Amino acid sequence: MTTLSFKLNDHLYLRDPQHTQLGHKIIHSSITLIDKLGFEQFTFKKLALEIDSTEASIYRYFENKHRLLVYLISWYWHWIEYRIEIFTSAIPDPKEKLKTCLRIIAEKKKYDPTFEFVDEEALHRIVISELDKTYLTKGVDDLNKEGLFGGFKGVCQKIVKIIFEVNPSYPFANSLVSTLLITAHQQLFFCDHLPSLTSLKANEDRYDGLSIFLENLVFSSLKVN
Amino acid sequence: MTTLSFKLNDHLYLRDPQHTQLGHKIIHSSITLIDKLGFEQFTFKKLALEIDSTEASIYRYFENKHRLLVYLISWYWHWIEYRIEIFTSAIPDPKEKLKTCLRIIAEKKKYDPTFEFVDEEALHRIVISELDKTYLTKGVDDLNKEGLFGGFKGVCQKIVKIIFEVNPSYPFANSLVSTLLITAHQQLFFCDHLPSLTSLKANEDRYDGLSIFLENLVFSSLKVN
DNA sequence: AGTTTATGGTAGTATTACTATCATTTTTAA
DNA sequence: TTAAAAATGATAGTAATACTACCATAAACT
Repeated sequence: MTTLSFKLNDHLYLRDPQHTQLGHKIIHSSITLIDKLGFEQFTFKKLALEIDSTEASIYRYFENKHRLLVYLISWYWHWIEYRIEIFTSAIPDPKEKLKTCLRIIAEKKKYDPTFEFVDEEALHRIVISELDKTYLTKGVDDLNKEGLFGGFKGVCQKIVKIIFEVNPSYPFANSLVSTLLITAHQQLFFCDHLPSLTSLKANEDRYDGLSIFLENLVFSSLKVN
Repeated sequence: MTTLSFKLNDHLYLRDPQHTQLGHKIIHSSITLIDKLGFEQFTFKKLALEIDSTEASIYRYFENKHRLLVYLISWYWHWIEYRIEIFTSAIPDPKEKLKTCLRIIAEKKKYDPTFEFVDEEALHRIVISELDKTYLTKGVDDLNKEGLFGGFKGVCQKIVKIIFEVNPSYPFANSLVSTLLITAHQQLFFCDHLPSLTSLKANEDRYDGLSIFLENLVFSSLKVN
């Protein structure tokens, strides 16, 4: 049984899926299905069929499929923040801290048994392909007021703080961090689908290349190292 | 009458909207409507109503609304490339060339009377909000094979070439350019909707701030100036 | 044992994203 | 100038989507 779970903003759901068996199935199978079909082709009807439940039951957990997507991606960012916490808390040097953050963001994601019903590798693919759809909507301001982008903002702020330790006079910390978080995922998408838009090679280890690119970008901007 | 028009990939449309009156109305009003409603709420039915035509007629120009979006955004990138051409062709110094590119990308867009039925300011807002939706779809590989992303790639390649003149040994030119083109639009979106994700201030002139951020990012990475 | 609470099952609705058909108007070419 | 061709309009129809509503039953808690 899962002992750890993230406290996600409770406007993300109608009923907390982390607390029930059906909820777990919804999370688990929505990840599988969105990964397979893409968000546009994904429907609650197909999900219901997959988990032997009904549309109505799923609607009792999530207001609509967009909120479910926001939920999943929010979960991802909380997981990233948790990993950053684990791997940087013992590092005293802020430069090394920052490098570790970049590595965590860039690295290949593997199944984390701490969270049994989440396939992090598939979720990572979803973030790569669907992240922007969480906020590129006319309703963004309402969602934002409800605090639904707290996961992303949390990671952002954490890294901004470290950047401030590395170079307190750098004036674009927030922009730099949001850029790097998004570009980290976008470049992996380009690597698979629009290779002329990236310098990463699909054949070699793309995650290492990504890490080097991000490090170069960030440390050049901060004029250190 | 328009004397200039871009040669867009002819897989983008079924019937070329640049050559007919109805086509012009489709382009003009789809920009207005997508800007107003957002792409999700935009439908051919609403567009037909707006221009006093019918769904069926619009479907004779565009296979579906996604292709229309790809068309509009492709038009935008051709326009950007055309502007880069105009404003950089007389500049000999590659560094200055590059700065001019960045300024063109970052600047506030105004109506260009050369293209009478396109409202570039509204189109710019569409690019900011909807750009990623052109390629973040399961069909991306097919679209790409048809060459539908040629507009974006064209701008990308043009800037990559200039970067190569500035610093031939920089190894991430393609990644840097795709990052900056996308981040230029993303940061403006954040500025309006998710201000904690950007360092740009909404009250001052955001376009200048954006330009400085991009210049800083690019020239730091290239280790020149 | 009784009462909330969660889920299942079914039905229904407005809208969307098309496709098809035929009539009419406009353009072009002989 | 007229006949043919092409473009547009008008209308209808369909499968799927994104829900909402309602009631019955099962599980859980008190």
